[in-house]
Amino acid sequence: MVSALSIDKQMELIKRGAIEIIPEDELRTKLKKSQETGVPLRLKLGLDPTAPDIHLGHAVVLRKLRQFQDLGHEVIIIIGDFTASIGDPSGRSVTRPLLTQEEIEKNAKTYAEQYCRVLDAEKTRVVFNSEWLGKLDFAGVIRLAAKVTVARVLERDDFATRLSEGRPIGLHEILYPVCQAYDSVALKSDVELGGMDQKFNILMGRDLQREFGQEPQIAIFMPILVGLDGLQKMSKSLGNYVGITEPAGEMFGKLMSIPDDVMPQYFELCTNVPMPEVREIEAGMLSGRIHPMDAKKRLAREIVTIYHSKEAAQAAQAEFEHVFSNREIPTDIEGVKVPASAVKEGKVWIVRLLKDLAGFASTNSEARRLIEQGGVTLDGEKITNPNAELKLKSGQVLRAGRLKFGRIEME
RNA sequence: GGGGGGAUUCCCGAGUGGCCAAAGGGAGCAGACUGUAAAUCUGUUGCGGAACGCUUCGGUAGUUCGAAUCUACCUCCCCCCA
Repeated sequence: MVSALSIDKQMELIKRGAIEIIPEDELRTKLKKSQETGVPLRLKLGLDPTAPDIHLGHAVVLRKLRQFQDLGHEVIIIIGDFTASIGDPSGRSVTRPLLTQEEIEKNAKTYAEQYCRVLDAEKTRVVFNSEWLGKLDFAGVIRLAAKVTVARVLERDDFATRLSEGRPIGLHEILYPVCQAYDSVALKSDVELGGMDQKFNILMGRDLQREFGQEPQIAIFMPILVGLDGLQKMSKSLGNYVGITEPAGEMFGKLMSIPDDVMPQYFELCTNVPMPEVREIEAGMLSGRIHPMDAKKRLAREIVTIYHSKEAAQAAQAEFEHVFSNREIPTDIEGVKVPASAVKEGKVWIVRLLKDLAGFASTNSEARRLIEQGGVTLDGEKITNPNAELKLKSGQVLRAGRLKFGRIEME
């Protein structure tokens, strides 16, 4: 059911967080037409079939898609199994591992489990682009290639750079954007979303659609979310990410660790807090009316609520305050099983306890270091001697550093 | 095809025969401070039940009392010329 909300209101929602909409007036027209005819728009999103672990950065685009779904539109996710086998133009130094069809399908399934947390499964369809790209024969490829001029492809920034620097450009790489553009033709998509790095490919889709006599798609570009470090983009490999399937407590804690100045960005891109309110929080922090920590707690709560629940968010906050603000022991701590075999003459060597039994250190040296630096306590009492042999009792709380807690369980 | 330069601990990078488990920085970890963080300061960062010993400097084989450092071969990377 396509939303009856006024087009102005819809546009306002859609524009939130978006860097650029090309062209904006065409989007209005499409929305209007959709509203009049009751035919939902088709949104397209291309994904790599590499091992997926969706984080808040990916969610920025997914959440935008979700907005469209809430307005009654339809989302098609394209798993780029075919294009992945060709190789991305930017993958010059790193050879992309070729995935088997089996792996691709497995990854696609994992995706599905994750994006369901953001998207409306009822209004989401998943397709593989080998479905149509794999069917093209050589003549078909040539005919397709004929629709695009070399000059047009070479406009693309990274190609232009490489050409001028004398670095090679494979012929197949020139075809890559054409493949992606053809996806739009095959699906007759109305809107394609992506990051700014996708600008060329998405706009190419418009050209190709026009060539095929279709109404060109609208391009919506979303910003890249900055990671928890506040400097680099959020990515799994940099370790500065929050996965959307992470436990509430984990999420809350990670979000509390972002630098103050990225809060407005997170509010805008990762929460549903209305923009006027976001501006107000921002102004409040500047004038000192609102404490940055309170704002951050609000932010963390909002985000946890989206992926878990309001209750979980509140519990996560309470736990956070308990552990960090009040410096108390977490309510839920893992047990550290101490088997009888580890006990000698009624005692356990502290290094052994940390490394083998609790897993708080991966080597003896690391365990010793922790002890020598005063990071280890048992029931609040600091242990400073790495050679200490301890008499343990069930229920005692072992702590290593700021975050690692364990409750002793004698067996 | 020809010529030149590289490969060092998590990363970058110093080290050109013993004083090297290897400077310095980044990052991590621990402690202090704090508003969770950031910033700052201090310590720490191969392994081992550890004032001693063991294993590291692309790989292999040598030279030497002694090698990250010298030699030979191999592997990989980068640059220039064609």
